[in-house]
Amino acid sequence: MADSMKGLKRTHYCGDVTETGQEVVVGGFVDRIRNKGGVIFIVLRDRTGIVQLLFNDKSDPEIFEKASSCRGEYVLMAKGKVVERESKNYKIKTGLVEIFVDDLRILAKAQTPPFEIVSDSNVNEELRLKYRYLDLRREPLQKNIIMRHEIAKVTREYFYENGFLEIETPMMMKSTPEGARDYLVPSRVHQGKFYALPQSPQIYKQLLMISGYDRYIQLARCFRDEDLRADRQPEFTQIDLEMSFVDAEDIQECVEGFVQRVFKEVIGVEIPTPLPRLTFADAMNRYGTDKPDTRFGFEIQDISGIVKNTDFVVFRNALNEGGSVRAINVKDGAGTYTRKEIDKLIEHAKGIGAKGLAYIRWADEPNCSFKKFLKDGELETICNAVGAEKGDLILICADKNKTVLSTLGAIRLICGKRLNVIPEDKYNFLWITEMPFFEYDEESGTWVAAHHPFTMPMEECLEYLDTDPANVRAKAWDLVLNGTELSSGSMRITDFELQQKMFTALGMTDEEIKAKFGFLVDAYRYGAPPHGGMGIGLDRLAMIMCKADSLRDVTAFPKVQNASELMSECPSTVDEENLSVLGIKVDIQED
RNA sequence: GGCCUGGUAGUUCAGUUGGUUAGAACGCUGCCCUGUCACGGCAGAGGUCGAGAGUUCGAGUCUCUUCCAGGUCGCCA
Repeated sequence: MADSMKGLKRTHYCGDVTETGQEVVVGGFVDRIRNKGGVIFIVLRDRTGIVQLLFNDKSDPEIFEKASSCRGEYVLMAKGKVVERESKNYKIKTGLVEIFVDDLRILAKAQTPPFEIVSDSNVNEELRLKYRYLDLRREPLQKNIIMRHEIAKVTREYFYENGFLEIETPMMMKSTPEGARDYLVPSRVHQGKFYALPQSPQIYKQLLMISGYDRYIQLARCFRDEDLRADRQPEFTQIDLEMSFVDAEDIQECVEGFVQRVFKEVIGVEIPTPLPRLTFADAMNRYGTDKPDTRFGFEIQDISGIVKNTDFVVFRNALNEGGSVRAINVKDGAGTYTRKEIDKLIEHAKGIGAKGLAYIRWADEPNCSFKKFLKDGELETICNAVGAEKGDLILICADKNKTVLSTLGAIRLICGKRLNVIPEDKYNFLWITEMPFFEYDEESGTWVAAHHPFTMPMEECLEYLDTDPANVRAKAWDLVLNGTELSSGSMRITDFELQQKMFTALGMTDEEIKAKFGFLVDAYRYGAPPHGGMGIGLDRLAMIMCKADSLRDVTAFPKVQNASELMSECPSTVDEENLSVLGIKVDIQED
């Protein structure tokens, strides 16, 4: 039987015990035991830190005996006097004192954990996720979870102070088949019908503007049934906001104030505003991505004009087919990469869809993979054009524009990481503006909405709506931080006629519109103030502020790549009785 | 669904060309130690080498299949 804590009331957290002379009661987990034979030191840990408990066999043999029976991770409560240590430990906050214990309770014994509960653990993540509740005892994870709380707290304070109302929107809503796959919830009352979990509260927050709530904020859970990435979980939290009687710049200004505040208050970093801006087109051309990491160089350069007369058939073909030849000049010693390292980069490029990469490796002399196709002086011309010097590696991709840009964008990032040239303490925010309104869908051969269908096009692009979809840009923008898409926002269409026109441009029939968004379209007939908003990824923000590599490190109970949870082993099967109440029969298709 | 990386004591790893009884460190158990602090010393327990099949006189090591985890592309309006 474990001891009871009767008669004891905690007075201090472990990390706060620093003053000598006082009587304290602390509780926590046994972090470490150092038994010297006649004296025992037990290090006790809670979420604030650690403190040393002292037991002496001369002073109270019964307590000493109990202390010597303790093992790692036992849950203890101890009462005693805070005394100065004989030999001090200046490395920890409570290292100058210790608690001379006169009442010890073992509140719970503990099995030996499957891995050590220490700060610098490099245990296999699979095992840590299976025993997530133990992993969460570790200091780095506790720090992240607590910082995430701080971020949420400052978020609420900022938006509340700026007149935003926090309003909850439904978790069970109508499924809208566009975009990401929905998580579905079967209805018992309406057999054969389903609710969907929200991918975002988009529609509801727009309705709230129509209802006149003017400024809305919610820390909203969102769900998307798509494959995971390090920065993508199937359920995540969005700082969701919407504002009326504003234009894009007003919303951006408000969000700039927010990031400034949260970085200052939570990690003490000053973010200068206004934040830099880049159009989508420029971002693609310079970085090959709509979420560029601007903390380092190696920008993409178009050398189509320079190489158009070479005899290298790969370049010629790409240009003849309407593509381009572009290069990145990788500095910081990449010119000394071995053939093997370059081959690995080329393999990676092939994985993305490129046919390959040409390169000029300049260790001592420029060494060019396509030298035999070059006439005198052409190599120098290329080197000069991309600003190459000794020690550089020039990687060249020739293909369709889309392939060239996405390939070089990805390779740029790999090189930056491998060469360790990305400064860790820098926070480069960037607005990506003038996002394209339509995207070309290769599969169906049609133009589809790049955003939800209520996104406002830029006024000056309206004339191209029917004639040149590629040229239509949206009043939509992203906020990027260090190469991670943090947030996405847009102005919404409030004009009924324009909305009809957009639906038509997207090839939607009246019946489709009515079935999918009938209630929303109707709502806009009753008067809607101009409005727009954003959704800011709280998890991603926390990930970057905690300097974590994965959302799993800032999420208490995350899912793994196949969207299951290793601890509880969900999702799981449901017995037939429960299914039959819902009118559901499982019919698994074997491949 | 494609590509890449990984899986050997509880944990982190080593394991040569395929060759005797698969090792180390940490952790764990017991004993010793009155000032440790990543305490120290002595002794000990602990392995279906992810699983299955194949090649071989012989497989942790080679081949195939499969499972699990991670990264990435597709996907994510």
